[in-house]
Amino acid sequence: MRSIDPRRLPKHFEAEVVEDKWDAAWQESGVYHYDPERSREETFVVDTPPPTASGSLHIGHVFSYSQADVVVRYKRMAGMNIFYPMGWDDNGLPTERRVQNYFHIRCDPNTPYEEGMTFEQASAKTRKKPAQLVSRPNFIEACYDLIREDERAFSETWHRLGLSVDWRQEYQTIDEHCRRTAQRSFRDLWDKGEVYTSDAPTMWDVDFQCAVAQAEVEDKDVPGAFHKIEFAIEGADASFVIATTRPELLAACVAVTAHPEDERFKPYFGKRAITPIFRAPVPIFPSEMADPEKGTGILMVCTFGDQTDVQWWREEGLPLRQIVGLQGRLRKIDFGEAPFESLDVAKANANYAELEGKNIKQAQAAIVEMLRDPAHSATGNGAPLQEEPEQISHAVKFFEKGDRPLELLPTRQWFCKLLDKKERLVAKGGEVQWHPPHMFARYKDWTENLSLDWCLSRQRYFGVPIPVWYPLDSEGEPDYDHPIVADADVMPIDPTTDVPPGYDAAQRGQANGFVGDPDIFDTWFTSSMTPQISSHWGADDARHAKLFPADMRPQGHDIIRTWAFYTIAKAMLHEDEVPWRNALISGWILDPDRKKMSKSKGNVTTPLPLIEKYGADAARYWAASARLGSDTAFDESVFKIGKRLVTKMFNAAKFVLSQEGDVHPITSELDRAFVARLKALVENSTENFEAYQYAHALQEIESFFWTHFTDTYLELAKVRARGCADGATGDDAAASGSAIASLRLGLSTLLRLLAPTLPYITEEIWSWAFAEDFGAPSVHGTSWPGAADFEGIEAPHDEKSFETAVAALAAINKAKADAEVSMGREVEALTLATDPTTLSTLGGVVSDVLAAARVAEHQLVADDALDAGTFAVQAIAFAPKPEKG
RNA sequence: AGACACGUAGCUCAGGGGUCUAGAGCACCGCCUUGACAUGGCGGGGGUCGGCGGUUCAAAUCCGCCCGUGUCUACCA
Repeated sequence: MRSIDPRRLPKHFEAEVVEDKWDAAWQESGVYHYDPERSREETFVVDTPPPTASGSLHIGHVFSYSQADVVVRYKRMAGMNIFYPMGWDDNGLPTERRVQNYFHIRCDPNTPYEEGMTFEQASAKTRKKPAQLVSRPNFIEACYDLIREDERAFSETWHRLGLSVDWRQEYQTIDEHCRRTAQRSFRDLWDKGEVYTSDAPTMWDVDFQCAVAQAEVEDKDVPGAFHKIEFAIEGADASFVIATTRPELLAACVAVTAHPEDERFKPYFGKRAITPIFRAPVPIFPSEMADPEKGTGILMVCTFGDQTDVQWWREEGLPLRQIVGLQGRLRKIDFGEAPFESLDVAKANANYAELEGKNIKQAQAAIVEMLRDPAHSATGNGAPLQEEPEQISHAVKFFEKGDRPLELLPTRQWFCKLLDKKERLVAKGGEVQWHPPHMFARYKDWTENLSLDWCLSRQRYFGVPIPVWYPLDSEGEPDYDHPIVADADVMPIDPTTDVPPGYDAAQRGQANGFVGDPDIFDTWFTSSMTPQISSHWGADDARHAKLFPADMRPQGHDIIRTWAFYTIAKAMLHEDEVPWRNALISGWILDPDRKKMSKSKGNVTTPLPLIEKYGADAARYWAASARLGSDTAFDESVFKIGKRLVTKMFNAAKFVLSQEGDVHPITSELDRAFVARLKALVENSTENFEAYQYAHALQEIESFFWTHFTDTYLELAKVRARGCADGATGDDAAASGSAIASLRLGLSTLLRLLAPTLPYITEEIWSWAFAEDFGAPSVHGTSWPGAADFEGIEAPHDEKSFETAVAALAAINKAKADAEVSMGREVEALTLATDPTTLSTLGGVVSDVLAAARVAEHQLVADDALDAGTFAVQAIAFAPKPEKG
């Protein structure tokens, strides 16, 4: 048994020094390394969220990553072979935006590549000038440069926090391996017939010039107005008034519809309506989807105002009148040519000329003015605009990172089929164990309400290229119906530089040659493959079999509809599997006013200052105090409590491990009673950890540490433990040895129970003596406490011994507090009363109580009037206060 | 508009049919420098567990309705 000399330890626990020391030691010893030789059954695979490296690091990251690490560390101690990788999600729009701002550059695919081009952070001065245009490859190089720095910052924080990651498994979603995995995924989906290209109305962000998927769309309530506009009816002396929030789309009107049972409009079905201003004849048809209660009950169908317009356009075979361009401005059109019709072409063109080139907002203002002009009426009844527009607030779809509403524009995009398998997707999600279980409802709601296939292509630069070329016909036009999809064994490829089989480079862009698809994948297309990226799917079958599906996916609830959903979809599409067996959904950190932290609100808390102030263990303590799934208001005082716990452990350990004595079995009644409690705690904690209830486990362990260990057992056993050092012999030496052994068992057990949450302080203390005693150099590599630790220790004679000793000591302490003397004050004479049953229990532990309370003479009295288990100090006489010095 | 979660001390949170006469920490009050620890210890005050009803011998806990907060999904003429 190794004991320590407390004088050789620092007075206080120095977190920063210890954190550096142990982080380096852990990397050196490889205690976090995955062992590919061990079986699947013994292996626990974590599908770690790859943080968006270009995003700002905030306290929410520390929160959720620490929670995952606590579970991982438990599993490791429980004997599992941990596979715990770390990745960086660096491809995609967030990185592009950050690079654009940081260097003040813009990507221009038409600019030629410049070898060896370097960039510096833009100054305020250069920012005033227009952004520098750089070639696509130069832009991509700039992206790589910046993400390296961002990833280093994250990595340093992860090390500081003590995440037990196997850094040999690090990846970037833009690296060659991930590009290959994503492209292979595409190839597999192509072979299975699950992806297709189509030129169809798609949600389009006019600022980012990019297609957007349903998952990236956010509804925002914005002010708008109902405009009531009068239409004429061809060949009839009648008219009707439609209501629209988008009068600027009048030139794109292709039909008018109302409910089939609506008596007001029944006579008009089958006739044609004439639009004001442009005098375009459009069909009037009935539709169940029209709501007679809404607006005026009759509405114009445009290409395209919303998703319902798309549906009517498809079902009714309406013409496409595209007036909004990709930049969000009204295009040049000609009413003389199909599909634009007008009964008065000259007038229509003259009117449209006033709108052409305007953006949506400007066009709306302009057309409203035109609608006020009686000359533009389709009927001759006066101004087409009926009454003043009615101001309303309505939900409008925005790209989550966008500033202007999305437009539905026909563009060619790649899609993955999802709508035909919603039920299967829900069922697959149901096979995952969600923690907490109600998070499955989020997934289910989202999946059941899917209304669009997954749009995979993005008109961006920094991402995984879509591995596709198109043959060019004799006119030099791409044949989109016969794409050339790259073979899996040549991936990753870039179709803008690589050449498809059967062609040579000179044929690029030539008639009868080929052209590469310029687009990249939606970032989620790659990050939905994180389990397969780590398992080396398609590249190493044996490894894949051992690492897929993963056991645990930790993530936030905000990305259930994206990351969780797409990952489940991919695993199902590729191998009809779940991607992981357990999903641990962490909550959000809200600011103290319970508002979501966000950069724009300026209420983001950065983690490093907190870690420096309280220590990494305290930061982890804070994270581990919160249950899965529940949003938590940020409260710095929890860090303080964590730090206090760490300090207390340091001091308690110093005391326990500095007690010297021979090795003795645990025999004294109080010690046995304490061990019985400890054993129950271990069983309880194990159950909690197995159920991923780390917060509950921590709470019980911490509470035990204070109320059963340091505040009570340690105080009660202290004097007896020191017996050996004070020269005790015989039975006294044995009793002393029993106390020392029991204190050490208590400490070593509590250290192991707290090691997942507080890796630094526990490792530091473990290294003082237990590393040698247990033959385990790291507490994180030792085994989780269990029955073996308590073997051969007998149960206490009386199961109430422990609480009785504690209650007796507390009663004496209270008497001291009431008398306003110190707890250390000696008691010359004490009369202590309790009920007869408790009195007999007290017999087994009374010597420890009297020693702890420093009682010289005592008398014990049975009193039936007292409630069971309570003590009353009937008389107490204190020794004189010792002279100072 | 539907779904889910939450509502417990001034604050942050546990507890989720008898073990609760409702807990912890922070904050507050009083006292104590004792040989692990003043980055401490001992003691204390503080809550009709959102409201109303029901089930039960027994409800903070289960059920129903309502109110409030948050999130998700939907609505988008």
